[in-house]
Amino acid sequence: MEDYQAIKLSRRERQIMDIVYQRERASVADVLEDLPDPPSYSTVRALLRILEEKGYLTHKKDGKRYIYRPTQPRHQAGRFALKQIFQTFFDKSIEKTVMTLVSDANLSDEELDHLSQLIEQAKKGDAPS
Amino acid sequence: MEDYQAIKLSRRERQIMDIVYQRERASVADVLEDLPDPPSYSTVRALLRILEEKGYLTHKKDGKRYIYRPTQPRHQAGRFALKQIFQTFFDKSIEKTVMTLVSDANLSDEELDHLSQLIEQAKKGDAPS
DNA sequence: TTGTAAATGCTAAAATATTAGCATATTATT
DNA sequence: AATAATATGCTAATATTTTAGCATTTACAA
Repeated sequence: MEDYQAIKLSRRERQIMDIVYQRERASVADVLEDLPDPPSYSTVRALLRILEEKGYLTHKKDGKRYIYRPTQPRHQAGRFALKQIFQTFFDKSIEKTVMTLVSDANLSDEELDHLSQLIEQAKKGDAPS
Repeated sequence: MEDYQAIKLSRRERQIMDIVYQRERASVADVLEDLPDPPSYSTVRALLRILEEKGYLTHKKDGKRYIYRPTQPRHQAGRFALKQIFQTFFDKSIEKTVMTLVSDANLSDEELDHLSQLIEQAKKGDAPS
């Protein structure tokens, strides 16, 4: 199991991975557009190449330009990232993490209903720990 | 509002901030103990000093050694970190984020009840978006 | 109070990350 | 088919991060 946030990524590499995950796929220009304190086009290309070498991204050609995508599926990467968060900030408690999310979110009634249903399912379905 | 994960932190700086947040407070030896690919004691001290210069940590003396703590409260830093996560991986949807957490968590019945209560409160209390 | 163990202060070397420039290739247009 | 616009390939300089060493201080114990 590979975590893309792997402790190994440098600052720019992280920024770029976040952008690509957010967009699902991105050209050099896309990434450049979203980068804070944007460097040159060349620079972005170099970083993308490095991330591809390291195995975090792949690209395919679209016309004359490259489109990059993460190798690890978004949902999986998200789960790893969440794990990291609740371990670091919420005493490893998923419950506390959810509490914080729900408290801060100001969710709509509809969304809250969805969550209620999900929780009911969890109560019935899975074996409780 | 300052995000400690600020895009500005280097790789080691991030690792150290995570450790200090997880422990709430930490000595040099504590940090060294938790660091992957641990460098020398000197190195850790240097990083801690830098993080303090940048304003992310403070220290106080405890006997002859320094104890470091984050300047930004843990809960607040956690909220920022969560925001970053659901923006990047869950289409900016808190609902999707919570769904993932709850689905993966295998929570106990007791924990699920807590969450149900929280959601009920949210339904009544706050103005829905 | 003197010695010792264990901490910090400061500085500089080494490694890595970040950056950009120039050459070349590709696509679309006239 | 020639040209222009817009990509990528490759390389090297610069900046930052990461590292560790040596000097000094501090706390405690003999």
